[in-house]
Amino acid sequence: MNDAIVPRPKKAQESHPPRENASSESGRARVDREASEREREADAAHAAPTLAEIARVAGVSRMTASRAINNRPGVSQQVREDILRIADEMGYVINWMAQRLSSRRSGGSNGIIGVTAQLHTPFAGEVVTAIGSAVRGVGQDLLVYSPPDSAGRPPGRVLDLLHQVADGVIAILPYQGDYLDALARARIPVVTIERRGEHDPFPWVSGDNYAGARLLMRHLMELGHRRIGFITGDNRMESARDRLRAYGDALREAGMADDPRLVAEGNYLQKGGFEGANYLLALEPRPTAIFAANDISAVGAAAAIHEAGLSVPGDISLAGFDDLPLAAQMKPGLTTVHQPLARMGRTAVKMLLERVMEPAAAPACVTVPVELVVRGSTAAPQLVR
Amino acid sequence: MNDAIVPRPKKAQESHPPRENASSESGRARVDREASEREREADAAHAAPTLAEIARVAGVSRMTASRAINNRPGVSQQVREDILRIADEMGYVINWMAQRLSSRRSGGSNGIIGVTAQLHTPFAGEVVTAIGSAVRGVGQDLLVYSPPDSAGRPPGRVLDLLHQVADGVIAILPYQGDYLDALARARIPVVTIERRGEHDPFPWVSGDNYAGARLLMRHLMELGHRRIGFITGDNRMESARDRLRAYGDALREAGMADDPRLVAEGNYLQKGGFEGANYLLALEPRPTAIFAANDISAVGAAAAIHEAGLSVPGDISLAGFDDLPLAAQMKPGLTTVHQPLARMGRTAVKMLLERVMEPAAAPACVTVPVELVVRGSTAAPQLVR
DNA sequence: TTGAAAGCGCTAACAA
DNA sequence: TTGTTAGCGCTTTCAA
Repeated sequence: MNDAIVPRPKKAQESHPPRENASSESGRARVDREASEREREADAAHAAPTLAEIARVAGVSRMTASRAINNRPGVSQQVREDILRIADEMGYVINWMAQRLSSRRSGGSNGIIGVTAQLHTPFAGEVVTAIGSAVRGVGQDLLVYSPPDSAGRPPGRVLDLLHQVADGVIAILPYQGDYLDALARARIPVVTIERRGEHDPFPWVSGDNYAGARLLMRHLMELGHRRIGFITGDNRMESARDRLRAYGDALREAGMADDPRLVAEGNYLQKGGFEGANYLLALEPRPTAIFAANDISAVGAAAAIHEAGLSVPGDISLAGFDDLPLAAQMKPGLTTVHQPLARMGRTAVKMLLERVMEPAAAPACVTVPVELVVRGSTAAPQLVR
Repeated sequence: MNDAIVPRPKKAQESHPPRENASSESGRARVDREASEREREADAAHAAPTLAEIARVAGVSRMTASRAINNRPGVSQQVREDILRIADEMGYVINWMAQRLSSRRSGGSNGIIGVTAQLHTPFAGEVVTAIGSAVRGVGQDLLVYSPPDSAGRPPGRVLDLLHQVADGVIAILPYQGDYLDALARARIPVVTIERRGEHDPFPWVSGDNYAGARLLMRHLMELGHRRIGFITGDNRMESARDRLRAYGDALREAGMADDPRLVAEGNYLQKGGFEGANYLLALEPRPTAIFAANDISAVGAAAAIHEAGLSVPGDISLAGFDDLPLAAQMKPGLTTVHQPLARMGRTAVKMLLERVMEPAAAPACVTVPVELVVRGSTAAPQLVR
């Protein structure tokens, strides 16, 4: 795994006195001795040099080397420069594992904000980018963990690493038991995007899913739709349940037949949307509009509709939720509910940093408003059937 | 690659005999003792329990506990279950720092692919999401590092962490010295997206920037444009230089006056595009088309054009490069060059994994083809001036 | 300003 | 199957 020793960065050169004057003859000799010793090191070890090796080459104790390299007081200027130069030439890099293990006690912050997200969906990608922008200003590093295919082995290991190096974590996770267990064990503040249910132990920031879905339903009903199909999200998530609930409430309040067959089970994924739409299209009579619980599902639903030889919005109206960039790119553009991801990201970062400062703070939760975005995919239903 | 045992998922409960029969009285007592001891631990420490504590509570040695927790052979079924239960109840989590430090020798792979990217720009976000999708299938974890505002302190520290835990790194970095130094010091395979220049020490995968820019220039010239302004990218990057070179070559080959004033210096950022466009718009005679080196710059340029009271493409044609989702969302849609990011991500992951397997492999580099995407932002120049 | 000793929490290698 | 010993590479603490 260890590659060849690497070229020493150019710059280091400049810290050499460009032309040593004659008085430093003995200094010169010492440098040469050091150099040859260094070569032997490189040949022999071929592995990352340790602090002890730097110290030996520099002719000091490990502690002195440590102090110099960590830019701590208690080392004379002369010695400090020597050590830094040698470390640089030998390509020394502090071993994180050792350093963190050792300085556990006074340990403290690394200036790292952790994020967990399944980084393969557009939604997660957008949210993470939003968080990235938000973190930018606050001078923290960002470390994002994305687990592999959730069907696989337990996810814990790397997640634990994140918990152990980050000052706090923003979680946008698949809501599975394993992840929750790991999160719960984390000894750092956690903020989630998308709350998780009644007994959510973490503060969260979330779009107003219920209100958004109500807006969308109102829009469809005002267009004249009476049979509206719904493709659910992943009902383990509060967001999915809220959107479904809004759908049901809207129909009920309008006194429309609440035909339970109109609800197709999806999972927030494209395939779920495709299959859900196929199911809905086979109903008799066919719904005149389909509300997919998120934009990704709507993409799948659109494919199913086209495969069935129907057109949007001519034969059937289609709507989503999230307003990802892809919603605007669809033909026709997808009517959907806009979630202000940039704002949500900023809020999450702010909340997290507050908790990092003041871990005891009461869990505050934030619901951000959403907006209906009407595009071409919704229209009045055909009058003739 | 030891699969850490994970905190027992709910299921584990079921392995408890639901109702212990009377014979286990003594067993019961032991459990109680353990439980109270555990409480004391929790109260006393209030910090992460260590392996030693688990071992003590379980009445075994640290090694036995270690073996059980790491799912290694050499522990009786009975004892193993005991230990796992206790570890779970005490909320034990393996200390990564200690584990990696200790098992350094036999160390080996963590199943982690690292990525470095400035996660606040749409381009980086898209690329990272593409890599996320690509990684998904191969069962590796993904860890993305995004440095804070580049203007700040040296970036090295967390980058080093990434190098020390990942099996390999895909770099989409700001091309600054510090990052390169850190990359060069990494003792793991590195693949870059966007090559960095002649002497690039790493294998890379990149879109065909030169060919793409030529396609775009041909398109503009075929529309009849003769004065075409260019807003450069960040010229520290090969991609920016390639696009600029293509621009120059296209003009030269067409025998058009290669007015050097037509090149405005940008930086791939929105602000750079804005300022570059302002400069170009002030030229006399004004260019009839502006080619911004990437879509982000084009967004800035569009703003400048509108502020100047001009319209796209009526008064001036505008084009970008990358075909980010936002290009399709602009009004009018932005003519640009499509980079197949998903494919590039897959390729990078594949190349990296190959090098992880076979570090000695010769650095292979891949240029992927790009496509011209014509949207509404380009049109023939006005005949009358 | 420097150094020596004693761990941090874990595991490899060996012994029982 | 289980335990013991000796570190991993670094920092803390204390002494010089």
